[in-house]
Amino acid sequence: MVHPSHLDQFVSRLNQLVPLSVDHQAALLGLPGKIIQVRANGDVVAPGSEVENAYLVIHGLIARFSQLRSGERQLIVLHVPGDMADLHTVPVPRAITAIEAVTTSTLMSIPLPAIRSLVRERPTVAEALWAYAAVDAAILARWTASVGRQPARGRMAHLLCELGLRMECAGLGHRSDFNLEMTQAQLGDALGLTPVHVNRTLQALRKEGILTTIDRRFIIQQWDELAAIGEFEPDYLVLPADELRAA
Amino acid sequence: MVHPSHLDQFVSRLNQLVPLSVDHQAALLGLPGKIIQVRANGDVVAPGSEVENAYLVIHGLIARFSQLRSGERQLIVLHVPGDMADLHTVPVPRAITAIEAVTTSTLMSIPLPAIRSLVRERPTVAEALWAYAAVDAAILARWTASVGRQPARGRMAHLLCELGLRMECAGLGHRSDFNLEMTQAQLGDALGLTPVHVNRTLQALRKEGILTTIDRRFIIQQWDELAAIGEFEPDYLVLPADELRAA
DNA sequence: CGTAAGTTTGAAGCATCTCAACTTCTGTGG
DNA sequence: CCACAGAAGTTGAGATGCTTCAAACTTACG
Repeated sequence: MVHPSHLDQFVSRLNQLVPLSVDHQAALLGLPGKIIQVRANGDVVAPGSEVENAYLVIHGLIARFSQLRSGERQLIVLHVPGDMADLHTVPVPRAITAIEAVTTSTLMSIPLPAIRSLVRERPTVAEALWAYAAVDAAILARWTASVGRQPARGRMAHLLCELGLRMECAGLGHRSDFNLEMTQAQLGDALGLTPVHVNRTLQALRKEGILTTIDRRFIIQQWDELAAIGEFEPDYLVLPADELRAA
Repeated sequence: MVHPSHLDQFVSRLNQLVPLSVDHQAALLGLPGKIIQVRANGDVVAPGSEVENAYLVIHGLIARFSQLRSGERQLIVLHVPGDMADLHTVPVPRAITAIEAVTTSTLMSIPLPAIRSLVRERPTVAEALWAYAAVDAAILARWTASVGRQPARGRMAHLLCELGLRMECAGLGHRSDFNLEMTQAQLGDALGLTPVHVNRTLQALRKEGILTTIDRRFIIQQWDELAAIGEFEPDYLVLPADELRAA
């Protein structure tokens, strides 16, 4: 029975979505799991493999993606520390998309049978996990709108606002000052752009004084401006009011 | 207590995903609901409104979409008859995206409290509904990859393959011969393209003899070819093997 | 018979891609 | 301590896929 503080973080996020009794919370914290390390660009769940686990991100950055024949990839969801990945396989045991580590990451791998028996005994916990998965779907929905209808600049702005805020909520820096350990090529995979155009888009934002980067640390100098460019409206993240307010 | 045959269809879909006892099925079929009509382009759920219902499509076509400042819209999911829309609001009571009728549609509106009390009493039903929502999310994930990384031709091909197959499974024609009651502008909203380019893309497919349209009836003359162009691999729809095989 | 909604066509513009080179940085073996 | 290789970032020039704008055509409908 592993018990990292990131599981606490996940449980308190669930509790935000659906209030959970102390007993339910304890049951979640008692979930068994193995700590695993995955190197940058390594598979967490290989494409087409059987799914046996959900994954709690403890450190690093992992992504679900789908790959096309041309070899191009599209990131579907990015998971930051404190996030649980592949929860949707609890009710549907099929690996629909692969999961890869974006950076070298530490994960807690939680066997699905343990989660299944938990949700069968505790309907409220099931509801909370379903709610969590629904927010993931809402993030994906917004991402789709971004990729489909916003130009490169807006897409980049939206992604940075969303990740900044999510990292802040995860206790990893501030929404306008955070480390995003992704190469420009990986950003391109997330945004549906070529690395070259990612580069030029970032340069334009830097030139306008909207943000600065030092290595992979993003410092957003004009958050409101960036949010306006990206048409970022964080409702879809279903965050508690106090976390949104904090400038 | 309304009891249209489309509710049967929905319940048997749930039963495919998670086997349900006769008693559970009866409870689902006993869900209360009101039949409503929505005209083409009318709101089912207005942007930002309170959510009170899930919606079973009985006739027509409805879509979740998100709208950007420019007025452009991106369709997120299309729902064909037999589909249940907005199930994700069962655990998360927030209207994250609006829902509109693409064509004049008949829906059964099911109050969320009825669904909630059902899932609280019957964990297996909850699991089935969660599984259903997870498949919706998988469809969205594939859609995102399409919009992000495929050119217009591939996007169009993928959409037509997916909708053809889904309509066939819903008993509405054949995967290579179905009515898709959408204007080219609406197709553009789904694909992230302008109406003009939708037109030219369809023309190209027609010229190559891959498909024909008569009004809004799509006749796919070369299904395999179209699937190859769209890189369509229907695993993500989680359909039973026999429905996939049927040519 | 006139209007509106949808489809089709043409021509010009631009956002993004492609390809290829060059730079910078980092880690590694000689 | 230097030389080198590999990975990431940057730059330039040309190609292209999609958009924009504007107009014609078609069909359905009051």
